[in-house]
Amino acid sequence: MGRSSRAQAEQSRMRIVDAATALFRRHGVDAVSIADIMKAADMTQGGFYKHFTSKDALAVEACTAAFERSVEAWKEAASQSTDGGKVALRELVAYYFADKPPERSCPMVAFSHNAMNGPHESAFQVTYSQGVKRLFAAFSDIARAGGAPDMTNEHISLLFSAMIGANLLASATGNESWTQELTDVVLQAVGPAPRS
Amino acid sequence: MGRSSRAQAEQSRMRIVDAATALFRRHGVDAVSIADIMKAADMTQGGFYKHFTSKDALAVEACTAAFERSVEAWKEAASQSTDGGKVALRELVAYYFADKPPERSCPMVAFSHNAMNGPHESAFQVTYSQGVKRLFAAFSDIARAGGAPDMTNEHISLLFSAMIGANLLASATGNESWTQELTDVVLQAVGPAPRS
DNA sequence: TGTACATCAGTGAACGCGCGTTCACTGATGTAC
DNA sequence: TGTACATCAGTGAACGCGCGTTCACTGATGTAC
Repeated sequence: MGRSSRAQAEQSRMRIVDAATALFRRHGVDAVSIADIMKAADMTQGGFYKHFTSKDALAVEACTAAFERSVEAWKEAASQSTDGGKVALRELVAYYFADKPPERSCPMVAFSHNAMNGPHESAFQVTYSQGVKRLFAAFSDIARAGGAPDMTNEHISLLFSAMIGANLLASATGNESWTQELTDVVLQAVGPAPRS
Repeated sequence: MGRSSRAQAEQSRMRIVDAATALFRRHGVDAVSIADIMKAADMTQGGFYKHFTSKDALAVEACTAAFERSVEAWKEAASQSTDGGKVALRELVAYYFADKPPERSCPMVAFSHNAMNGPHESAFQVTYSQGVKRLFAAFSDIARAGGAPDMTNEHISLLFSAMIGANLLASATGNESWTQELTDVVLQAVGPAPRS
């Protein structure tokens, strides 16, 4: 096999980013090798460096992609409710806690380890921070849409933190049954269950 | 140097666990090598396997130790307040968010990565889960001491999740200034600032 | 209590493996004329 | 449009490094008599 066309190369690059994003969210960045990623993208590992200067550079792009998709998924989930505000927020929180394939797991949790440990203010950490900011903004927007008066900044921040904390603990303990209480409480805090 | 006495060996073992606990909390389990740990414990790396069957076995013990110390530190922090209940809880949350040396960082956050990724229901994950349970129990006990009537189970769970979520995000973003809002809100939710 | 021997904590070097990265090579694609 | 050449996406093997683990060895400690 010889040189690929520009269009094919661009597609290859996208396949690599997609595969990496899914694998990183599933297993964590460190547990996934370049060979794993390239295999998932239907290529051999040597070709990797034709597209990225290092694994770290790919991690930055994959992190960006994961957060982008999460923002979109959140907006999509919230739009399930025709009413705005608190009802839409409940829809979002329910989606957040719903069983999803592991390659869709929360990027704030999945990438936290690498953001926390790597060097301070590294490109990766900056990217991660931007992602968190964007998700928080989406959360706030959804909560305030429709003008729910009891949705103060403080209440929104508290719910956001609680949602992520509950998810972290549930995931890390392997979804032990008692952690369901933590996630249920966040759901209840955001409003009563909608009648079917 | 030849064989050490039983007492010396026991001390060596403790030094290894202590060093590992501190280093793991600071940098994460994966970023710390056996050689690093043994150097910190004033020994050479070969001696490690006279005390532990594997790095993983040590990780389990270090995880246990980290949670034990956290539970004690929480009780200690809460006892700063002579009043019980909500005031003591505020003291605890303030301690939790206070700047602490990285080797004292929250074990729920520091070990979450290894609990989440390793094999399901591994010894490590089970240990981690027990630790989280114990810290949650300590949190609940402190919150309910003195019989604060507005401290429902739901409220306690929500505050607990929020505390950990806010800490995770603040730590992972490198304590970016805007994350202070998240931690501040949790503090405020647990009661007004005590007058000096 | 003293002596002879077995034990085993700790040493320092080596092994083996996986992973990130590099490299020589291939041949279709892109470009210059 | 056709031709000659340069480019470079992708291959597959190899390199180099760090890390978990093993191993032969040492000599003080523990034990049996």
